[in-house]
Formats: sequence, structure tokens, C-alpha cells
Amino acid sequence: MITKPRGTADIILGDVFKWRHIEGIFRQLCQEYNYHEVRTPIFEYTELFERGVGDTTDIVEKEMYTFLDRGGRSITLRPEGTASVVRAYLDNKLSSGLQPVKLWYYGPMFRYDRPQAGRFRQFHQLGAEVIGSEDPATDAELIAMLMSFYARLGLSNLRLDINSVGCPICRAELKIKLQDFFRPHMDRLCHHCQGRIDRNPLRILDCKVEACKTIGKDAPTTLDCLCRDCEDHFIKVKDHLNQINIPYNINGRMVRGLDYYTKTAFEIAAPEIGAQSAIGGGGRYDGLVESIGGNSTPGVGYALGVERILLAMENQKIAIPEEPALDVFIASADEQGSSMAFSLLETIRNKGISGDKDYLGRSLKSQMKHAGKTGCSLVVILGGQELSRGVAAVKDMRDGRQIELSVDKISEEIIKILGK
RNA sequence: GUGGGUGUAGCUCAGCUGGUUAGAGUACCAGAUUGUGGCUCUGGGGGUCGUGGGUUCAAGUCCCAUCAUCCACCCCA
Repeated sequence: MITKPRGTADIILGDVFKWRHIEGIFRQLCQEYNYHEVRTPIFEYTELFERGVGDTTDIVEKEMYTFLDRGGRSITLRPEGTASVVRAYLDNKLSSGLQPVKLWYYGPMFRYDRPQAGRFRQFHQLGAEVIGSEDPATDAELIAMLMSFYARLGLSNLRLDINSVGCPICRAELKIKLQDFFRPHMDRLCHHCQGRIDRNPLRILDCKVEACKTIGKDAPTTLDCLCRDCEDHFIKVKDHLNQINIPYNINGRMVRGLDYYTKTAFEIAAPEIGAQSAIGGGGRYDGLVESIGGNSTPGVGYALGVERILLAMENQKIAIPEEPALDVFIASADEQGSSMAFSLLETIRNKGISGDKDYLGRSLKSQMKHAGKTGCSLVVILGGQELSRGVAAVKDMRDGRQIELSVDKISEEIIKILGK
């Protein structure tokens, strides 16, 4: 038996409809907020992610699916969406169109991680980006859009954390302050954080190890070192959120794992789905466009994980609409009836009615049984007795009543009964 | 990459301290006076007990390895 690769999933039958439900609501939302869809390749040159995501991040250091193609080029299956969208923005010269550029995307992402609850090697993200504006209102608009997406899905009890991680200038200052703060406690930090002191002291702030948490309780946070510009931006983001009554939680310790974030960072968690509780997150990335070769251009965006949203919806017992049942099943008792059923199906299907028949030569009884299981509204029975009189029996499976209709007019009559 | 739990029919699981042809429920298929679903009853197909070694007269059951899966660390969606 060949099985699916580790950390991947087949989405089958009824599950597909759940996915489509989520995708559909997101599409509608994007239209209302005036975001336009982009579809970028699933693989890119490795360099894009090294430069975009940051080569000291876990994603680039140990989680990428990277290989050499037959031409010897280093290719990587995308681990996230933003770098690709920004690359497409530059590649297609979208900077010379209407500004700002508001885009959304949907698709599979790949990270070589150990799977666990809510974490997969191939997972799916929906995301939105605004490129070309530094207005704090765009940050707030994206957060508002994200929150209204969850609300439309029926999710509740979510926690929105926001923070400002500053710009390279404030970050340099914070880095020094943190190093000064933690160095005296060096020996009591976990071994991971001991290494972080030099490379990325910000990460110590959200270390989950108790000792590090205790030591870091009074450490300076990103919010203590914001420059005037960043401080001002953060205040305005909060003002905009207040203006439209979006509750948030300020978390100066939230440090996101992608290097490109500047100023605003945010994350939405559904605590009950397990350790991997983030169901959406994002932030501003004013340096990203430049770092992958464009002119200095501000940007902000978010991504959300479809698998985790489904987990949260299951956890909160939110009913997801089911796939519409079949309209009509055509049962028959002999060759002639079966053959008529085949052509009658073509007629009704082309009038917008869904229909099916037996293809296994089953008895009428088992065809009825099968029809019952499809949940169809009507069964048309084409039997020898009826056909010899030019009629067909039509049974309404919802109330069990059965009538006879003339074969010539049957498709029109079915439409009437179904009210379509 | 590290740690722990679990691997028996399509699915959910039994299988006591190792002992004859491995079970149940559910799903699927068929039948219950030869043309009618849902309920009930009867029957049927379907498992090299994850895989490979080992211990033993004998292994689904014990030991080792390996793979997969789940959960957690880490990180993130």
C-alpha cells in the first residue's frame, strides 16, 4: 500500500464541502473589502524565502522543502504566502497601477515540521495583503476584516493580541536593552535562550520555559523602546480599532517568528484547539519589498490557517452547511427502463436538476434503498407496467406519496414539484 | 530535531496472566412469497492482527528494531 506522505491529508466527500464553505465566505469578504485575488506558483526560487522570510528564522533554517531541479536551480515549496505575493507585485510591476494594491490569496503551504494537533506539512492558508500604504488604518482594516471573517463563520471566544515590534531603529535599541537585562541571569535561562541572547534576544520574551518567563517578567518589551514614529503608528492603529469597537489585548511580549515584521504585529488564538492555537496572524512589513529587490514600499497583511479554523469550528460545535442532496433518482426494473432513465437524466440535468441512476444492475428494491440513502427528494420509477401505458411513477421521498405522470411531460412536472 | 501514547475488518473497538479455523458493533452487498426507501430480522463478502527480526512446543498477546499515527516540546497558520 502506498500511503500519503507524513503530515498531509486527503480531503474527501463531505469534508470538501466544509472547505468550500470557508473559502466561499472568505471570497465574499474580500470582495466587500475590495481585495483582489492573486494566484502565485506553489514553488519559488529558494532565495526569495531566504531573503524575504529571513535566514535566521526556524522556517528557513529547518522547515523548508528545498530541492535542486533538473537545471540545477534551488527550488523551494512555499512555506508562506507573503513573500510570493510581494515578488508577484514586483514581477508584474503592480506598483505602477492603482495604489495601494490590495490582494488576497489562497492555497497550500509547506513546512517540514513534526505533525501534531493543528500542524501539518502541507497546510492551507487564506491571506490578504495591502502593499503601498503606511496608513495605520490599513493595519486596522485588515484586523477588522479578519475578525469579521471569524464572526461570519460563527466562531467566538477568540483572543486578539496586538503588539508593535518597532522598526529596525527601535529594535536595535531594544536588543541592547534586552541583552543588558538578561546577561546577568544568563546561567538561569534555558539553553535555547542562552543562545538567543546574542542572536535574537526578542525571542526570549515569549519563551514558554518557566524559568525564562520568571526572569523575563520585568524585562523591557518591544513597547518600551518604540521610536516616535512607531509609537505614533501604534496609537493610531489602536484608535482605529476602538473606533469600530474591536476588543484587543495588548501583548508587548508577542514576537512573531518571521523576520520581516515591523511596527504592528497581531495574532488571533482559539485556545481550546490545542497547543497550536493561532488561527490567524500577521503584521506590517515595511522593509520586505526592499529586501527582495524593490523600492522601499510599506506593506501589511495576515494569513490564516484553514485546518485550524476547521478544528476550532468543530470544537465550538458550529454547524457547517451540508452539500445539497440529490434532487432525483431514476429507478428502473428492466433494460428498457434503464435505457430511458439514461436519456431522461440528460434532459433534467440540463435543466438544472441533479439526478442519478443505478449502474450496478440492482433490483428495484435495492435501487429504492440506495435512493433513500442519497437523500433525494424524488424517485422516478420507470417500470414495464408504467411504460406500457406511457406513464412513470413518481414517488416523493419526503412524504412517501406516489403519483403517475405522463412520460412526455415528466421533466417539466419534476421541475414544478421541486419548485425550481 | 527531542520526548510520551497508540497501531487487530472501510470506520469505532473487544481479544483475560501467550494455547486450536481472530470477534462485536457499524458501514457495504443480498434476501424476508419473484415491482417500492427509512424500522426490524436473516445471511454474505471483507483482516498476511503496521512491517521485519527474536524468545517459545506455541505469539494478535512477550522482547528488539523499523515505519506510521496521535499528543507535547520547539515553532507557527
